[in-house]
Amino acid sequence: MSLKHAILVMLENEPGTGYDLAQRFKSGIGHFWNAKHQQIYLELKKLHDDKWVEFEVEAQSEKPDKKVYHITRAGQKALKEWLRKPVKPPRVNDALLVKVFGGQPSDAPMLVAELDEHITRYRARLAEYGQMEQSYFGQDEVTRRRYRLPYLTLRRGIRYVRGTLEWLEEARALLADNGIPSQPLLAARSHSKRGKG
Amino acid sequence: MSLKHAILVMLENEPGTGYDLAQRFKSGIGHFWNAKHQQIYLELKKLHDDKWVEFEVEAQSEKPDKKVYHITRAGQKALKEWLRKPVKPPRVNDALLVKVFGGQPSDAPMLVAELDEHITRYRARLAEYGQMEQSYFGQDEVTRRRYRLPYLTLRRGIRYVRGTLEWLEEARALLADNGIPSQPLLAARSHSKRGKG
DNA sequence: ATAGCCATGTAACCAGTTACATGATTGA
DNA sequence: TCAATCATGTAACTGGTTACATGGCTAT
Repeated sequence: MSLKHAILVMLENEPGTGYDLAQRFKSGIGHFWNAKHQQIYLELKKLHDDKWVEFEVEAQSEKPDKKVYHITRAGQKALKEWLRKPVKPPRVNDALLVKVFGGQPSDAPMLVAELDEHITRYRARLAEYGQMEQSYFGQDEVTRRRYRLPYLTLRRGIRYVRGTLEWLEEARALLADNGIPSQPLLAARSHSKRGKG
Repeated sequence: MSLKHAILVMLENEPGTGYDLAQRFKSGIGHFWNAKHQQIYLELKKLHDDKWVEFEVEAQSEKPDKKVYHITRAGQKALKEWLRKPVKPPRVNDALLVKVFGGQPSDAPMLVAELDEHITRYRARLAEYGQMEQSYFGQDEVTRRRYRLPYLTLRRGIRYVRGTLEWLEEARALLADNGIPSQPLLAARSHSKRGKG
């Protein structure tokens, strides 16, 4: 299990509340590790039992009291130990691939439609990552050096999304070459707001 | 949940026992959907309760009786329905990325060592996929057309592994550029057996 | 009115892993 | 002697999701 360790890494970066961590899991680290707030609160409790984190309560009126967690010495030690033992590569369970594998030729139109959705989504994500990379390059050299490792994870994201997109387009082409008039997708323009019903 | 559907897809291809499915999950479909035999037996039981599969018992002496499962009409219908409703992209929980994200500069040597292990593993896998692609191209055109969709999943694997390797090498280079004399990995020669302890 | 932000959590459930159990046959 | 292959399964556990619960504040 490494949600524990993902949380430790985040708290090492900067102390925070459970809510706060949940937000952070929606960006940055969230691109390669997912967690919902319910699970985070449970893990924080376990981490506290292990004495790997502590918290201070910040009283608030009108809202539940904040618990601002920070990593302990013991937590840092545990993190270091975890870093030195190899992890196994993540298992992938990708339902889309199951569909493609199992689809009949007659399912092609359906699959093409679904691939298009994924293409749109991944194009948006690639644009987003591109932005992030630009803003990294906007930093001075010292800062860039400092954030070298997190930057590498962004590179991973970019490569992954790019590769995924290339495959989706390849798959689409091959499937559409079935008799479906190849109606090309709109170029990634993003931000086209649709009005509410 | 789609282990159910992954199993249906496999049984649609060809009937088989639980054991048999477990083997198939180690190759082909197994590269994008993982399952152990324990889970497979449970799902088969559920699928049977749903009447999506049936089985015939083949008595064997000296071994437990075989249950050869096949998909039912109802199962095929359920599969078709599943195909037509979009799946969400798989969540990734990649511990290696957490390490890279959270590592300190001083952890670089450790990380480089671990990256090297992954590089070796992925190179072997890329070679393996390359073989599979070659043997696909060795087929006549009719067969190739027939296995077009499964072939696409192989393409996915190739692209994924290639992209992963490129990133691993990029990451290695950037981390090793810390003061570590860059001792290059052996080229992917594979099959170098090491004698047992 | 409705949804979203902040901030915490519990409970029920679904999905997946690890360990345990049986037992003959074949090969290193 | 040890491990692997064939063939089934149960039990305990860990990991993760969905639904439910509270409650004021702000923006549409």
